[in-house]
Amino acid sequence: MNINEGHMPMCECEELHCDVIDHKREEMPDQNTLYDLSDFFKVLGDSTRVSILFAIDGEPMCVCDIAALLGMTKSAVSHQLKILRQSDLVTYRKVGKNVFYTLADDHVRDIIEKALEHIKE
Amino acid sequence: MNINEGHMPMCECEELHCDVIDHKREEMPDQNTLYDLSDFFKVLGDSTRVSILFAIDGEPMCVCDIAALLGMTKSAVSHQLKILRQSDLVTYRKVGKNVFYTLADDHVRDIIEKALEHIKE
DNA sequence: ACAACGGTTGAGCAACTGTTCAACCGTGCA
DNA sequence: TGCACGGTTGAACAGTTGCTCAACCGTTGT
Repeated sequence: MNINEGHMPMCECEELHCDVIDHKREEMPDQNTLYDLSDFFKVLGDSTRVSILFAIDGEPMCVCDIAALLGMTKSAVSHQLKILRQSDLVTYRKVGKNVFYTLADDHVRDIIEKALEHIKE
Repeated sequence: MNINEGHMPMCECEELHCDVIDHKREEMPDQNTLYDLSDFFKVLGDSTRVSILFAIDGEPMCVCDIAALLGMTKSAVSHQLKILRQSDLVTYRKVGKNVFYTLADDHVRDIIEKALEHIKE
């Protein structure tokens, strides 16, 4: 994926609406923003990770309990929690041998809520 | 991924907080909803598709112009447009030899806007 | 009718993703 | 101190994904 700078069409078409293309190009977010945005959605684009986010919403949960709730191994859950951590979607608190995870902020909850409304048409 | 019905922990842990798990299980959306939700985010989790959505926001664009704008082939763009069509995120209008695509509804714009706010911290 | 063009589609391939498995680390308890 | 447990990690493997390429369809203009 590469936003085409200048006026050179990579497309083999003959009659391009160059004015439209130029106008759109100015309004498009820069490429890094587009990558960050899609990376953010990519993290939410897995049912395991979405399930984890619902699970740890409100009351924090330890890895073991999340695994039991979702019917998965601790390892699989931990791998996904790592991705959620790296995306700053969750925070954790160590208590003895346990690690309790919870949502990092309300922003994510809002977005998921809006998406839920959408898929229910 | 399988939401574990009943009380049987798939996790090999000894001391589960069963009360917490049971409580969370009741509050979790059903599995189909979780799949639909993650499938929705999966569609947004690709920089090409997000770029297309920004491009066709407002003024509709034909496939050729989108391809030129993004510096991609018509084929690649068309493949992604198919996914966006199947997810009801875009609509199209045929005009002669051209097919003009635009956003299906404002819901998606809102979600992307909220996500943009989030990644900018 | 024919050729040219915009757009779609399916197969194929390389890159990526999520789970499993085994090994490992750190804390708490005997 | 040593062991058991909660949790993390890396390698490996299967499944998925996005692009390319070539073939195809429908519309337009000659």
